[in-house]
Amino acid sequence: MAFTYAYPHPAVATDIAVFTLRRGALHVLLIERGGEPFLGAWALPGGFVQPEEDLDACARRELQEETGVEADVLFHFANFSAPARDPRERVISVAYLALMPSDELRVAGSSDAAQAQWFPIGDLPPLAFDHEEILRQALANLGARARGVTLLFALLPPRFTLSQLQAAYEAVTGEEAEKRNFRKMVLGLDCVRETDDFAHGSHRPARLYEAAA
Amino acid sequence: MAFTYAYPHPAVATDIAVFTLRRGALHVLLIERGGEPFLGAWALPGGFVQPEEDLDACARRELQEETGVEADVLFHFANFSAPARDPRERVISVAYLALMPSDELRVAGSSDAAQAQWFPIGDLPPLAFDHEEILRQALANLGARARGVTLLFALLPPRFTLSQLQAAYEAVTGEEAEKRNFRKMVLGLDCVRETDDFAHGSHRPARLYEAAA
DNA sequence: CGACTTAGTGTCTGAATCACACTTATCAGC
DNA sequence: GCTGATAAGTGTGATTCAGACACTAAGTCG
Repeated sequence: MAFTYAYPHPAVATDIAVFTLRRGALHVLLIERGGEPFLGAWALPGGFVQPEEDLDACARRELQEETGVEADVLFHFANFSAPARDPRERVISVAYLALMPSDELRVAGSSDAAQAQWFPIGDLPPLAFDHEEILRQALANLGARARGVTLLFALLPPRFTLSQLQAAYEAVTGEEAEKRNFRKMVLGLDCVRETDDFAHGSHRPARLYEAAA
Repeated sequence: MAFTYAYPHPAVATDIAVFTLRRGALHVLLIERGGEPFLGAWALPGGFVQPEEDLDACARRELQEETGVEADVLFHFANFSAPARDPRERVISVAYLALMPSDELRVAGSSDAAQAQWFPIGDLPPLAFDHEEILRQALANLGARARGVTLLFALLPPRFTLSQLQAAYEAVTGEEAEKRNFRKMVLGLDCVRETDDFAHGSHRPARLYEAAA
């Protein structure tokens, strides 16, 4: 089957930088490419937009198909449109940033992706296409937005301790926070509600909070 | 000439919301469409991306071709990708926000645009396609970014008074500012440098400033 | 039951923000 | 050339916010 147009049309794809926290460290989800070009190289999950879906739906679908995960938070942050960024044909990449809680770690491969795997952001393999640049910008964007705190909820389970939230904040922004000031800031933002339950670890139990409103 | 692909490709266009200040009020540049669909309706300037240019270049070129203006500041802020947003075929719109000083007001029509004209944002005609939604989001985005002040330089001539800067701030954010606090804030930001010249109006002359560094 | 570890709280200090009123320089009109 | 109107420009005190600081509380583990 062939599709013909009077003027040249670019291909349009979404690429998704999915982040999670594992053992306190920020990780990104990569796939090993199962086809040319860059066969065998690691890349961000993503793929071409279908005629009947918008770009958000495309990002969600590709993520599900290639890695088996569904992100709570998923939003567009930049486009990449250099004419020769893909050697096959002209492909405009619509880049998405996604976040998910650390316990949903079941990842699966597919026909396009030989395998999917979490990598700590400090220890990445070389990436296909211009995906290193996309990832760099995704990290910068995430760091800037994390200051608002509410985005971080997407990296944590539905109920979390303030210490967990602070650890997420520090992992994402790269800056250390003072415990008391951080708690004051978060509680003053009115973005969490305390529950009556506590997390029991190996020491004093910590009160569990959940996202407010 | 025809272009054939194995899979359907969307058309990709840029649409540009260009803002300026005229007599203290924020205006947006619209064109009257010279072709179907929406012949005769007002719309944001924009057009299809060419094979050899990236999206930024496309936005600059379309703006120049359709309205004769060149923007100092031009950046992407959102995509619009509903499958049926254009009745002709599937068109993904990459939306740009642009700013220019109020004195560059020479605007011209072209083959695609019967005419180009500035409209105050409080008094807009109905717009073609989903351009009302695009414009709404552009205004929200501009308002949020204007708080950093530096963007506003693009709406003013190279040298400007602090009163002009404050008026621009108020026009764009919609919030009033206290004169002394605004001046303290701007000077504390180290983003302007004072010159030795003054603007002479009908009252006490005001010192002229220019963008720093 | 004692030692260890993490959770959790109160206060002081300096910085930034906000609200407020007066003086200065020019132009226009008489 | 004096007067009045208008916008430019400046200083200060009150309040609020951010940051540094040290201790007590409640569990677990040996």
